[in-house]
Amino acid sequence: MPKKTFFNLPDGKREKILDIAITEFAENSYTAASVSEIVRKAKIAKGSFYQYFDNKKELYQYLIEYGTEERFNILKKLPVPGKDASLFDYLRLHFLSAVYFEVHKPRLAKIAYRAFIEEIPFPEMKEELQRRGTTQFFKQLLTQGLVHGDVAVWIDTDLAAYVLEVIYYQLGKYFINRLNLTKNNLDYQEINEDKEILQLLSNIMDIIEAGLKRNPDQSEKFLAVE
Amino acid sequence: MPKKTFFNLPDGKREKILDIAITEFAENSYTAASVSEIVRKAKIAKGSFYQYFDNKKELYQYLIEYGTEERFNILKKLPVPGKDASLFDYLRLHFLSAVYFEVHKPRLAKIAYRAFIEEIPFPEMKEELQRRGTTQFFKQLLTQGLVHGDVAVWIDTDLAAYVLEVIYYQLGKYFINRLNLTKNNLDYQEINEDKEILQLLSNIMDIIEAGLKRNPDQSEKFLAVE
Amino acid sequence: MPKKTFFNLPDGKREKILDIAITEFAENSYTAASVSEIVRKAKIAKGSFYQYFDNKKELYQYLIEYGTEERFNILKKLPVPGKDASLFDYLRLHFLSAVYFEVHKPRLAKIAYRAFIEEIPFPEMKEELQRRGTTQFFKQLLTQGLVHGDVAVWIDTDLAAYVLEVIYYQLGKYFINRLNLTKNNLDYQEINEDKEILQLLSNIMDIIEAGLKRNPDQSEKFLAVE
Amino acid sequence: MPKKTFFNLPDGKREKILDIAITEFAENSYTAASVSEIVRKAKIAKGSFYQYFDNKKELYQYLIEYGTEERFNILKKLPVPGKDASLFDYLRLHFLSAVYFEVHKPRLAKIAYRAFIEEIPFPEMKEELQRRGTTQFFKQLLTQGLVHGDVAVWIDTDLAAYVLEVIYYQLGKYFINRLNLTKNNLDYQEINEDKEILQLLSNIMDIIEAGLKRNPDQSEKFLAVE
DNA sequence: CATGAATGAGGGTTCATTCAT
DNA sequence: AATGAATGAACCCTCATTCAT
Repeated sequence: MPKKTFFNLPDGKREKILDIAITEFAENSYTAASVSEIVRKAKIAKGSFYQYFDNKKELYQYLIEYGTEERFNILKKLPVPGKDASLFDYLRLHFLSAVYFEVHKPRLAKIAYRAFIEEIPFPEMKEELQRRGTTQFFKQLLTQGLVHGDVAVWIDTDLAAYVLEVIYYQLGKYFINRLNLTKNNLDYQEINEDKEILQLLSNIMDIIEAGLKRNPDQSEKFLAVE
Repeated sequence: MPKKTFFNLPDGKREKILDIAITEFAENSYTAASVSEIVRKAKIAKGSFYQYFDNKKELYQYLIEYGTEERFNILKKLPVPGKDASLFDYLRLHFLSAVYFEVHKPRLAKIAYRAFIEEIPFPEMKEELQRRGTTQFFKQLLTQGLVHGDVAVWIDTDLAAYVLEVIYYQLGKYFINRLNLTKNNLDYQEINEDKEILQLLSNIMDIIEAGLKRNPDQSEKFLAVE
Repeated sequence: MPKKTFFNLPDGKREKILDIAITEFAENSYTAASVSEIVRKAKIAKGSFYQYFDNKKELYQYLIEYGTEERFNILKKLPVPGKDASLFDYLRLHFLSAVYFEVHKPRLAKIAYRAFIEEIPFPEMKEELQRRGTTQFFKQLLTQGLVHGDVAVWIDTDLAAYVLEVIYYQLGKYFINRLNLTKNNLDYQEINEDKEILQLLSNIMDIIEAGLKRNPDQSEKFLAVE
Repeated sequence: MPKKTFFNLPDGKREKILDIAITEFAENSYTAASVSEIVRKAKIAKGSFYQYFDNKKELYQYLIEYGTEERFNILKKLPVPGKDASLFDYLRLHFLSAVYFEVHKPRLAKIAYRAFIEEIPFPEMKEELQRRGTTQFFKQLLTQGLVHGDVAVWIDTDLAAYVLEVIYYQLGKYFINRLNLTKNNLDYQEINEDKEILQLLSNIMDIIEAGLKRNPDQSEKFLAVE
């Protein structure tokens, strides 16, 4: 965590530093990201940087944390599924939030993604990320889906959760490229009007649903194999 | 391509350098990977390195190429699907080969993956990789599947191909962790005896097949939406 | 221009670095001049050098600029020609200042001369130097001389200006060798007492004046040729 | 001097190496010129180079010598002044040969010029060059001119010789730039037809002649000063 | 609390020369 | 006589971090 000094900074200055740091770590791997470059762009003294953060690593960890919060903030802004929503409705929600996160906070998404695919030289952090991160979430979702009968019994929930997580992390990039999304043309208010996104999302959701859902024919087939 | 000098080297020495370089680029991003570190570990003079390679980038490009070949070599060793094999049989083959590649050449897999997720500072290379790489392959596979009636017409093949590619690149790591795979316990000869792998692979393949397959109920549902 | 850092340095230190840098660039071509050597002699850290200058080129450009200023400072110290001075009086003044510059700032003179004879790997700088430098000056001087009737009409002013500039740059070295000049025996106060210099200077000036001056016999000869 | 091995080389090969070496030393200062680059371009083995030359310095010294010979060869091809030619006719000849040398052997001229303005890290060589070089020649020419009454007695022949040498070395470059000379448009056969060159040369020669010549008015003026 | 100069190890790369084959 | 791999010092430059002011 940054030192008190950082949070005591005037809002504008603090946000400027943060913004520049985010850009730096989004555009470069941890090793290649440069503290010197950050202070240069932020026009603060080298010494000041080390008044705010113990070292490069601490800044990085803070960015990860900050990104996680922002990701959650975006999730909260999206419409929650109704009472009798299925696992797939929740999945859809999270995938949609992943797209929104990627569009509205592309640099934070990039940093988080880098961390996810283990681009960091800190093994301890890696573990921490997996414990607290999305990995657990998808597993729980599938387990509940299995209990409620939404998911076929023969599904290996651990494997399936992994695959969902992988998709979750990469979907945003694809949507942006495919649909040319920008902050300007994707507002939280207009979610239900953006047919293109919803249709593309439906397409992948239908595949996933069809893949995971309890299905008489398939379970039979599975039993036959066994 | 490395210079003649490199290929004229005694096998042992050349392989040692290659091995050390692969480790370096597997464990570090392109920027963080260090030529100095490589020559230090290989116990060769700095100057010698530059007798073998024009520069760091050339070594890197060679590693990518080398990895691509090795990946293909592994694919060739696996049993080819029969005559009337479906798209899913081919998918299964490629996923299986991805697992084998990850087990037998984990560092090359890592390097290739880094390149795939745009961790390289060479935009030209990025494009080249996508033209020749797996992206095209998956798209073609799905298109053919669609023509042959294996894939539901409502599937967005571009999106689906992307998802399959993402899974393809990440599946190996999961299998290794889950099943504790090592070179020693995964030989090309014993493929059909390794029930654990085949079962886990079947599980994910069944999900994918169920998700993509032409299916009367689903297509009806789809039409209803439309 | 050097960074603020450099000018904030204690006078002694800054001058020491400058002095060492001047020596290095005077004794070596731009390529051969070594930043490493400079920091070694100045006993500063490599990193410190780059706190003062963006790079080797910037230091070099600064030295050129610094030399130009010093050259001008010396010119200002010399007695200006009287009201009805001719072009030759101005030429004499500049030649004299060239000698003084060479004696008092021989290393800066060397650097400037190197730049003049295109020993620099920066084509842009070359042009800049020619625009602002002495080339223009000599051309203007001759043109004015021609207008005022001091210079024979048949003279090719462009060619003559070039020759004068060439002499201007090389005269100092000759005077030093010939008369054993040093800083100690050549002071700005004693100009009119230093007969040796004035006599030698008169000698070359007389040659030039006789060569360029409007002269009835010669112009006739010239017309005859035509 | 190069070793025997160099002269035993087949003509074509030897000339190729020589040509490439000349280019390298013409385009770079001694320090910046690269043996590696030469062998690379000449497509000979590094080791071979050191079979021909002891080291970089030896090659360089050979190029200087070779250039001096070529300079002389060109001089020999030009029409010699008649029996009762004056000092100025010889001067004109040498200036003309300087232009021809610069046009026909621009790279050798560049190398020689670099040596003249002491761009070399070998003080011994510097002296050698001045003893054998043009410096002595111009002094002798002027002394003879003085004896024959072509040169005014009050001229400082040492100084004047220096100035003439300086002009001699720089004139070629100017002519090339001014008249856009190339090997193709300047042949030894057509000397008397190239009006442009002859006219420009006459212009500078007239200046010099007027400057140096015995002249009643000027010598009076000189005596007055004295 | 802010500053920014100082540091020296490390980065990638090129060099002239040697020497075993 | 020809080769070309090996060498290690030198090049310019950037780095994260410290610390006196």
